[in-house]
Amino acid sequence: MRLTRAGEYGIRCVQHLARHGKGTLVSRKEIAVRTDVPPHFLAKIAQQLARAGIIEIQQGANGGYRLLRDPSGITLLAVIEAIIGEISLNDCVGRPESCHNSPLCTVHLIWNKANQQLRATLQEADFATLAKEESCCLTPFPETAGHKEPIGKK
Amino acid sequence: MRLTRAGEYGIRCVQHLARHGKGTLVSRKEIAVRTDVPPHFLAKIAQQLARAGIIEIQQGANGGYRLLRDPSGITLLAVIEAIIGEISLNDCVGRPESCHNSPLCTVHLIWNKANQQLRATLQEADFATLAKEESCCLTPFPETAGHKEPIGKK
DNA sequence: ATATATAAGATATTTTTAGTCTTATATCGA
DNA sequence: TCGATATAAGACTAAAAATATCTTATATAT
Repeated sequence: MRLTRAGEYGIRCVQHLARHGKGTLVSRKEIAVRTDVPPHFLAKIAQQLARAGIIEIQQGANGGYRLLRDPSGITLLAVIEAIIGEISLNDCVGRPESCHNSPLCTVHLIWNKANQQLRATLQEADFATLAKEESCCLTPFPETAGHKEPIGKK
Repeated sequence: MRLTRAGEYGIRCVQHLARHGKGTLVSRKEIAVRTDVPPHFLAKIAQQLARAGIIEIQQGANGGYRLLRDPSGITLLAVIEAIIGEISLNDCVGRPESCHNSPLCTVHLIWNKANQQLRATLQEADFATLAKEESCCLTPFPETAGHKEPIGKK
């Protein structure tokens, strides 16, 4: 009952890009270092974000990632679900056919309600807001040159 | 981001007991068959429910499990958290020290809110209500003698 | 052309989940 | 009191998912 690390990493990635604003190209390496995400893992996450239309990937020398939309138009929910798929708190929410009585089941109704509530809350949060304030796991921005300590893990 | 099967099984177990009411002894075997849970797995889950003060285990011949409280006093949240521990949707919710800036972090605030909402919703649901209506994964009650088909899986 | 950067998928490792097995203990009833 | 039956408790195994890395290929700037 917990977000995967990949989901968390996706949020950090978009958060970092959002601080640069829509359209600015940022290298994978910079993002990886600044958000404390393993570079190759970030690559996989970025591909999912790209498929979801949230970022664009530029290959080649001086390549990197850029936001396709304005940060205010990107929600926490969109980023999370781009990575882990649609949220479903219990199996019966995502696959009603897994239970044989699902539309009548009282427990099922609770899960549906909780699931809907959760998704709504995550949808209300946009990255214009999320990016500008202090954050747990990103180094300060604009860049404070030359500091080297590890970022936000343990 | 999904309830474990152990959690789901715990709900089914309490649900079945709730239909018998507080204090009625029901054998592990009956519960296992009626809720489609592997008997040895149910034993482990029952121990967790017992530690949480939700059920009582009676050993020996003709042993089994019984509810210690009235079904109306048992919430979905209590049962789930007895099995999987306190719900925390993201690592930073359960272990704020895992991030170095957690009280100021905007993302953290969202997670806290979502987490609290989810727990509140699950706390509103009591087993007096949950047990009496139709359910996905339990055979009908009172017992319809002699039917043998598998129960509620796939 | 070459150096640099990401793409894409194969592979490996670790952790968690799920389930089973074994030995011990408790209780009923003959 | 003894044997049958039921659960306790924890060790053990298997399967699945999460996490991370590696390798080969491709794209782009200079």
